[in-house]
Amino acid sequence: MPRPSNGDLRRAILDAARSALLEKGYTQLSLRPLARSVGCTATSIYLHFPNKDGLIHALIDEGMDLLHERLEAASSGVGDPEARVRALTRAYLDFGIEQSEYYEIMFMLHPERMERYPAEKYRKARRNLDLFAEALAGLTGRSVAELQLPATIIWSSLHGLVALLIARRIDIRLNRDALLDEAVEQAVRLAAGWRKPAAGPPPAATRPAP
Amino acid sequence: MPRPSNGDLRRAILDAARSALLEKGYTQLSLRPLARSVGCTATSIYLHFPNKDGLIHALIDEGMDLLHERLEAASSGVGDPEARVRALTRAYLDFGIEQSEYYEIMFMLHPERMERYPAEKYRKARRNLDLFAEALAGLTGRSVAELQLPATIIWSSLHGLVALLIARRIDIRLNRDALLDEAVEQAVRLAAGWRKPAAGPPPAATRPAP
Amino acid sequence: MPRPSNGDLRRAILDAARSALLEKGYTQLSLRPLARSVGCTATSIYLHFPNKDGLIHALIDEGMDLLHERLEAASSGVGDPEARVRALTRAYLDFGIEQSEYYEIMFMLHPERMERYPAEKYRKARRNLDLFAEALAGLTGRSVAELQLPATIIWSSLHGLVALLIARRIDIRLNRDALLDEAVEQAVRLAAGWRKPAAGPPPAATRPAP
Amino acid sequence: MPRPSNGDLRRAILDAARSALLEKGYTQLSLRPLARSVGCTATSIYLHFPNKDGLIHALIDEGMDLLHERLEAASSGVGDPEARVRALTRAYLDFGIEQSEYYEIMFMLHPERMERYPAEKYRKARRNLDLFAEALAGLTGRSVAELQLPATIIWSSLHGLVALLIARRIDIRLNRDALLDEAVEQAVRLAAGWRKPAAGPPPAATRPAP
DNA sequence: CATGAATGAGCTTTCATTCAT
DNA sequence: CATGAATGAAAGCTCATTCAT
Repeated sequence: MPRPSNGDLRRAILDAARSALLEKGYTQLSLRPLARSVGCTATSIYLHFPNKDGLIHALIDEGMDLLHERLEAASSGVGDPEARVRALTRAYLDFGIEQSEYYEIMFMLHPERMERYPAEKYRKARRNLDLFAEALAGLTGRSVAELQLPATIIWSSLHGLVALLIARRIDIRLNRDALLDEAVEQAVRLAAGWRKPAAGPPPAATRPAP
Repeated sequence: MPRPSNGDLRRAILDAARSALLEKGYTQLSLRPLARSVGCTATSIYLHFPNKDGLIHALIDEGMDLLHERLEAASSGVGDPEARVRALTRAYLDFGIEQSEYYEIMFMLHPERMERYPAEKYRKARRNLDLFAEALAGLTGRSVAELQLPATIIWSSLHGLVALLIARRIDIRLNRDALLDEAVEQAVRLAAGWRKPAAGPPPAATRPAP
Repeated sequence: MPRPSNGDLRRAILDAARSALLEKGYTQLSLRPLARSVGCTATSIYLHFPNKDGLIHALIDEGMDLLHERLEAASSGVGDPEARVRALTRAYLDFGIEQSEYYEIMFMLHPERMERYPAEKYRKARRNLDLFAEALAGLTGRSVAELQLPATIIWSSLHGLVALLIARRIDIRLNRDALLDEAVEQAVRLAAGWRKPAAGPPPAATRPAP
Repeated sequence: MPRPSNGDLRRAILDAARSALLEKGYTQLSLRPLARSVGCTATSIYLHFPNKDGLIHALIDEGMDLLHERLEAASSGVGDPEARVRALTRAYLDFGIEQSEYYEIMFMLHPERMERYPAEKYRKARRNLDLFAEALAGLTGRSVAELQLPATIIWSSLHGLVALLIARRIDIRLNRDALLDEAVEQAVRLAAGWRKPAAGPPPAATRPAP
């Protein structure tokens, strides 16, 4: 995969780094092989990024933006509240599987292992959580503020599936599509469980069944 | 932290490695600082483990056994099926949080990045999944065989929460205890959703509600 | 011995390695002391050679070329067949003694102990053997093809002397010049022994005297 | 090859070291693998030898004795002077090929690379050279004293062949037996060349042919 | 915008050797 | 006679990074 001669070297480096990251992981990604794979010298990388971490940060940024786009695109036109939640969860899982290179550096890296990481960047992740909270609000009739915890619960259940798939910890004999379908439906059921009670038993979220 | 002069060096190495792994990760864990922290030389590590990977494998083994003990201890005496599932999920989350050093090595390391990993060792992880499937069987009246997928769904939702907590990706303003309580209850609700229908609507596992 | 600041570092490394090899041998030659002796860091060596073996290979190459030059220079202008053989043998011995650093790397290192050795390089050694075979052809009236074995015999007898001298196994009370003179003359006599018989006894090469 | 339980550990170590030396060479021979191959611990080696070099020295001693036995056995009963020289050379080559493990440490190791080597031990090698000189004396009618140089010439030509064979520098397409036969006959011819002239042309050793 | 040369710190691993038992 | 535990030194090699050009 030779570097596009007239093209954007920064872009090429980012792309190569992204796929190398998936194979090697953050700490095993090294700049010289990376540079070789993209057809430039290691030194050139420093012309486009302050250092190795800066390169990763740029990728995380990109990934966060990409995920946001995907989630918005998937849910924007959907009117029905439940369908909206379903669309969001499905889009999240799809992103995690298709863009696992991004996903891993975005959500599976320890912040304390990346020195000099600007914590500010993680706030971009909040935007994505908010999309879930807003969809939940539409479905449950509750405020976004009081749905932070439920949204986190749903997000983490989706994250768990993606993370185990990426780490290859899921029994390969399970049908992956069935697994994803089921995960989506259960997430939707979970979401519906937080509906504001018109009349009837309070949802588990507020009070466990006696 | 001077080496316990009379003690078991192997034990001390394992303990030091476990906590070092949590803050450094696998590839950044290096043997010389590790040895220094435990009060021996790097060479001594090779008297007790064949190499760096062997050290990690020993930790994974220990962790798997420890988790199994915890899960069994938590659920063994519990008769009520729902309470049993609740106890299991709670024990799993507790393990992940209290023993996050073990947890990360066990479930958050990429197998392909650890060369020479004996695939056989991953089978120990299966035992733990089986505990969930068995508890589900008690609750739902289904066979363990047909509950592999639901058990995986529940496991992955628990894993997601633990993983995000360990990676410090959860908003710290959320009440952690409430989060865990909620996660447990939702897992139990999920589990109950797979109950074999006596008469009535088919469970979500086989066909989503229309 | 500070590094020649303006000069060719690669050249300096090769030179230092060549003499270090003579006193240390291949396996005891280590890169850090080598680098220190040449005034650079060990890492710098890897800028000029792929690895330790690559460095040695470069030396072997050089040595083979140098020997070839010497042999050709010594024999090129010599018309008389016997004088030609004499010049070749003398030049070979001289090379072995004067360039014993090269000689040892070229002929006294076990190939199986140098991993990753490109077998192709050994073909350069053949060129030198061919020079002997050709000179023998001129002297004996035989074809180069049927002189491979005699050429090898002569070569190995010269090699034996050089090797023992380098390894300091020859009694130091022997007059070295007399030894060399004698070796040359005996080699020439050997060579003459393979002369094609015009009429008379068959040469020893084809059938030992009864 | 497990260690003979009741047997001589020292003997087992020597045997294992001898064959390991051929594969690995002196500097790459390491004591722990050696100990493992013989079924004892590395520490045990130090009970029988002062250190690694001491082990090698013992082997060299053994080898020198063995070669001496072989040469004496081969030549002792032979009356005819020429046949005696032939038997000696043949025995030398055979030893070098069959006992190449011994041969290499005896003659192909640099003394200065083996620290603490007692130079005194090399004198054993002289005994073997003397056997050649004595046989030459029988053949040529000269004194042993004036045959030191010719004996060295013959020895070195034999050594050259053995050394190149051990180092695998000889073209494998050459017939090895023919090569050895030829080497023996040429050595005999060389030897005969030093015959004291009854009447006739002076031998090459004292004056080259005009 | 890009490079080649260079560096110092660091890595995992192996070595010969010692010592208390 | 033999061991297991331990060590300090050193090995080859790779790393992210810098600097003059």
